[in-house]
Amino acid sequence: MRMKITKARRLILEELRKCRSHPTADELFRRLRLQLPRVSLATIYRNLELLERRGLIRRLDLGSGRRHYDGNIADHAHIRCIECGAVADICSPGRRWWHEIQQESGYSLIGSQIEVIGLCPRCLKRKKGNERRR
Amino acid sequence: MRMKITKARRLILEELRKCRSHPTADELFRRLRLQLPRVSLATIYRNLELLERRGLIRRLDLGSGRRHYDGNIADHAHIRCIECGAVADICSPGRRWWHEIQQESGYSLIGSQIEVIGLCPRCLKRKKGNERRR
DNA sequence: ATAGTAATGATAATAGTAATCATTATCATA
DNA sequence: TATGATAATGATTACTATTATCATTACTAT
Repeated sequence: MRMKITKARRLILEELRKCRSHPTADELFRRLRLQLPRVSLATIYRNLELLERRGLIRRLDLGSGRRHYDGNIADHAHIRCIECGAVADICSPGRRWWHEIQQESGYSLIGSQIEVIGLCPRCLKRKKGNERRR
Repeated sequence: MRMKITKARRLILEELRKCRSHPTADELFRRLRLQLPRVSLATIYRNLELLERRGLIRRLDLGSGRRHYDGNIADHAHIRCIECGAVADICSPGRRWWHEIQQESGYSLIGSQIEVIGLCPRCLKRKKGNERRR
């Protein structure tokens, strides 16, 4: 089964590759409508699923209730601020750790989804300010 | 605000601590009904949220569409088989990695959610068998 | 034992994602 | 370039996990 290169498909992939944020299906829908006004939300979902299965994009199941998508398929992890929701890229724990897991678990590894949670520098600053004011 | 020790709350925590699987809200609901037949699914959800905020359990946002809960709050990660869905515990990448992230990102780290995806030994064996047969 | 309040059960509401289906667009081949 | 097979689409509905609501009940400090 070959994958046809349709307008929606191409635009979704382009958008995910160029934007460094990690948009949700709905965010992509709103952006795509500017260039493709008649596009349906269903098309967004279907293409995201297909592109993910083809390994062209990554799906992030963060704790926000809706899925995020990432056009950067290089090995990396994410850090999310629990205050403002900002998501940034970070380096992954490295190949040595993967090797250890493979040895210990007996699994054959395919990928990883790593999310570290914390407070971003800005929120951290704001919180400290508030504490001092008490 | 103090947390009252109710039957449902105690049973949920006990169940999560003793079972090494990572049940969903609905699975917990079905198990709890055996001991507490009049319990409501809403109670399960409310208590899971509370226990998570108190740091007594962990919420896992895996890619399955529904949340899993983990009574083991020690620092560890998870490995999931994409064939059969089995979830096992693995060791985390270690403190050195955390330290690196903290330095690089400027974030103040709170926790991490790490999921590695692969094929479990059994599914791996089965797949290899199928290939040989072709 | 009681008063104050958090927790509960039952249910409805919400929201994100998936399924359906008739129509349209893509692309290998002629 | 025209054509035919079929994958993809838009519009809509269905599904499912989770959250909100509200009257009633259970817990606990006193």
